[in-house]
Amino acid sequence: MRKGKPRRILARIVETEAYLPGDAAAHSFIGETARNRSLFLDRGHAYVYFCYGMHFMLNTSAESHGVGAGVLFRAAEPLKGAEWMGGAGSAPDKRKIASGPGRLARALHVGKRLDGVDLTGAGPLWLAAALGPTGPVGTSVRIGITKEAHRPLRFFERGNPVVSGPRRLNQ
DNA sequence: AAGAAGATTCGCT
DNA sequence: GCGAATCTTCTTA
Repeated sequence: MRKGKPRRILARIVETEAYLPGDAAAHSFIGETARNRSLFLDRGHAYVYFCYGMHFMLNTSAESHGVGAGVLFRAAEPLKGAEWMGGAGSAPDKRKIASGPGRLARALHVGKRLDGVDLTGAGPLWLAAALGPTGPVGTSVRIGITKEAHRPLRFFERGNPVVSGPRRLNQ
């Protein structure tokens, strides 16, 4: 991931959640609306959602055009330019700066303007495969939802301290 | 037109 | 550990 504004910043995603077609917990479940239309774009487009009156959440669409599905980015490990990440002043701790979906969006300066942007090509935000090797991936139920709460659709890098959530889920 | 819910975080006890 | 902060979107009248 990178952003060109003040400087290029780079982070490695270490925690995600999947929201599938026909998944009652997914915003796309009710069908396409003005708010969730980005989830119905072809895979690789940003879906930015404003939640709890104070936080943005960054997702990528994950299916073919017309099918509603997405992946929520819940935590990322700062690799480069951490000092330019949003919130770096108040939370200089690399472990916390992009840990949790709200903090991740803040760190990457994600706002409504990025909603619908293609993440796979040139642009303000770029999503690509990991540069180096990845640790073992753990699985758990998703956090903070009430519907379909039992499905194991949260994925994280085991043992990575940047991963958010209660420790009992991170084993 | 009004009300409730929501993929969270932070500060205080 | 608990509750407030804060606002957009969708549902219901």
